[in-house]
Amino acid sequence: MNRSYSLKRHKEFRFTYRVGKHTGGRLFALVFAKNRLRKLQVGLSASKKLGGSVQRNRAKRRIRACLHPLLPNIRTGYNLVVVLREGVLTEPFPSLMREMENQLKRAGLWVEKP
RNA sequence: CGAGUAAGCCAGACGAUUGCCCAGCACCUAGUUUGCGAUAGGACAGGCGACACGAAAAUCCAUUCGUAUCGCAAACUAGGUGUCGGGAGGAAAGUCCGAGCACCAUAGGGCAGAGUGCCUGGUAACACCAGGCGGAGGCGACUUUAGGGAUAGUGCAACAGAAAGUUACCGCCCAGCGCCUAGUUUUAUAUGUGGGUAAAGCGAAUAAGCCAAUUCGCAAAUAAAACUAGGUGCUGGGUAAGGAUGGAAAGGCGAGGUAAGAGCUCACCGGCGACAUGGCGACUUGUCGGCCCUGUAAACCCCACUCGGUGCAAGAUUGAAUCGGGAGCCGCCGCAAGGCGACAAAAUAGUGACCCGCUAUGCUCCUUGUAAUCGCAUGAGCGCACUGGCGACUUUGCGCCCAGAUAGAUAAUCGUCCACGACAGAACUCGGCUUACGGCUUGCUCGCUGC
RNA sequence: CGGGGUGUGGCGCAGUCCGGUAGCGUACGUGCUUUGGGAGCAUGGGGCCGGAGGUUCAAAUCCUCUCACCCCGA
Repeated sequence: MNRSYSLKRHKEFRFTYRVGKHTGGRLFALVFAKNRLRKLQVGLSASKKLGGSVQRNRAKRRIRACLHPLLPNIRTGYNLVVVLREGVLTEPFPSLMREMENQLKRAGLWVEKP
């Protein structure tokens, strides 16, 4: 997952939260909104509730790792913000993948590809 | 073996798959810059045609220079692909000190403010470090210490207590006066009231039987005066031994001394001062002196020394960019229309805490916009050896390049092993301090047991 | 990343500069008042001053460390 696919500015986050739709879950929540670009932009949000900077960085790394193999299946032209909850730190990785797939399908961002 | 104490070291390892950031190299694409070449030749003259434009220039051209276009080459920048290399800490943390660096300010003065605080040294500097001095703790190894000045001044010391530093409430002692009690002496009065008895205090004398009377002596009583002793009250004085309190009570303790007492005198101890001794110094040791002066300066303060402010969101470059647009107000010039914005005054803002001062400027409101690159990784750098030093540290030599992101990179998953992984994630950079925390090793001390 | 501030009864705040008694409003309990409630009046309880260490005879207050929360900065 290249850097150019990431949401950067505070403005872009604010746009996504204001316009977007939400799906919730035990481990994380998705917020997504259509953008004018052709590509997908992803932002990760980890609050201080998760712990210190070590815990926050670790949570974001795990989510990036589980998002990476799913990238070809995600509809392009959207801003996607993943809000992390505390379970991300302790959940086993395969169930993290399943949860991500389910939420993407519920959000309607899932595209079946061979 | 246990308890303790000091110092040092490590910060899971290996493999597989999928990925992230930076730098180098190679190739491709795009852009910029530079260099080279090309963008017509020739005419007596003129014309025609030709010539990308302009200048040197005065017919055209050639030539040269500049610009433009095209081609080639090189360099740089950006993107992509491939390959190779590197990729969090001992605290990266807290932001408590000290610096570098950057901008602002920096004529000078006044008055403040902040910090440090035993000595000597180390360092770029420090509130850090080392070695010592004095104090404190520990059986010890050892640890710890904001540790100048309280005779420069001011304040405070609640409650309690007589009193919190020139004080006298009680007590103790002395003197005077008053009262009370006891004793002694003197004087005066009275000892036929009741009972009892021959007899009226007792005895003696005048004196003879009794009584009375007189005198003397004795006994006891009352009153007055004087003296002595004791008690008590008041007044005046002496005293700092003792006194319920308090964190702290006027150097401690003993002896002498005194009316009672007191460093009033003396011995010892402690403190202070002077002198001498040793030491660079903090200080140590000794002698002498007078005899003491409470505590608190992490209370104000005094003394000595140090200190400009703000911080990489500093700041620089590019960019329309301390922007631009609109409305209102103020001032100045002008007869006015209109123009201008102090280089009058006033005002405002910025300034180095503040003031004198200095500098700058029209002011207020609304709207819009606020990006990229650099700073940014060779540094008071790290490692090894060596020189000097008890040590902190340092001299010299050799070697090394060791994160540089910008919503923020070191990972995810699986397997094997072991000690089963604690605290914890760079954000301009260093030197310290403090706080959090897993494991290992070594030296030393004390105790117990065995040989 | 840098700078600054605040923690005191259940709640909102004084007191901290300049050290000795912790107070105010509201809430709570009891009584009075009222037919009853509210309001009002009287009265009472409730706090080791965020935590640890130090200075001091004595600390909410002074100093150091630490924890939590809040604010500001192109």
